[in-house]
Amino acid sequence: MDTDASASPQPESEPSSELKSSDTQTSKKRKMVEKTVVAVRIGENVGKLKNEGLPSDFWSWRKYGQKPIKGSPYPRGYYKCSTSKGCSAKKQVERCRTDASTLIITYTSAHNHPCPTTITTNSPQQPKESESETTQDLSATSKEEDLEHNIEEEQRGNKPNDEEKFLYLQSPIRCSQDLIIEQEDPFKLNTEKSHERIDLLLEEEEEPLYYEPVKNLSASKNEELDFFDELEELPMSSSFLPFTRSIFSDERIPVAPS
DNA sequence: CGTTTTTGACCAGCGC
DNA sequence: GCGCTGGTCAAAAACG
Repeated sequence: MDTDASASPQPESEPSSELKSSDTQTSKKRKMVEKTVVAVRIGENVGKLKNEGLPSDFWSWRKYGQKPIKGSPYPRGYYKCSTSKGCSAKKQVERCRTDASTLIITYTSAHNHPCPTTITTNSPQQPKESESETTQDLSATSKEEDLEHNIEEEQRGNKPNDEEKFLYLQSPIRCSQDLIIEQEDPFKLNTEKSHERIDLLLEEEEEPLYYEPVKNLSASKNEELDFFDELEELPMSSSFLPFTRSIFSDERIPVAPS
């Protein structure tokens, strides 16, 4: 965006022309079908704990890239699941352009292995993940799936003329078979335990390279504020509470820090 | 010493 | 057809 994009003539030093990974993702570079976007509020943690948001799942993620995003002052990090060697699950973590305290986590593909820390209590996510990464698992034909699909379609269809590529949010009550969606709402958290868990989890990454340029907000479009506003108004907060709580207070979230 | 993170480069899709 | 942007790879560095 600012640097690499502006000047990257790159006369190409290596005609290596190998298809490297073309066979794996080339075809779906920008057409990733199955993806789940989750908005996670990290509140003040964002300022103190340097982290990009790890309270997302029980898998270990290995960062394999980071890029500045056009409309956002914060870079986006790309992670791959390192829990299992063959697992192709990925996730992207970025901060909300309009609110640094909100983390946008986009999950792609599914894990092809059971969760390392099987949840014994509620098991919001059953040890299934039988589907591989290429699966569209829309075949689940469950209402939830349908809903998700619906939302996704909405995202693509309603995309504001600007660049709101992400319409974070999904249905509040959704725990698809391979994804865990949690919403951390500092304002609604009533269990200290949960808070602690979050804190523990939050310990990675560094602080943003840049801070929200106020001018940007005013100069740009106020619609983002609007749209974000909606985000906060969504009912998910309350609906998520029980879910989140059960996860954070019931389990010992290991989240392999290393 | 092994694993993970960082950073630059490369490639391909998409919009104009 | 060209340029821009996003996503991934790979080498080096950092960390445990």
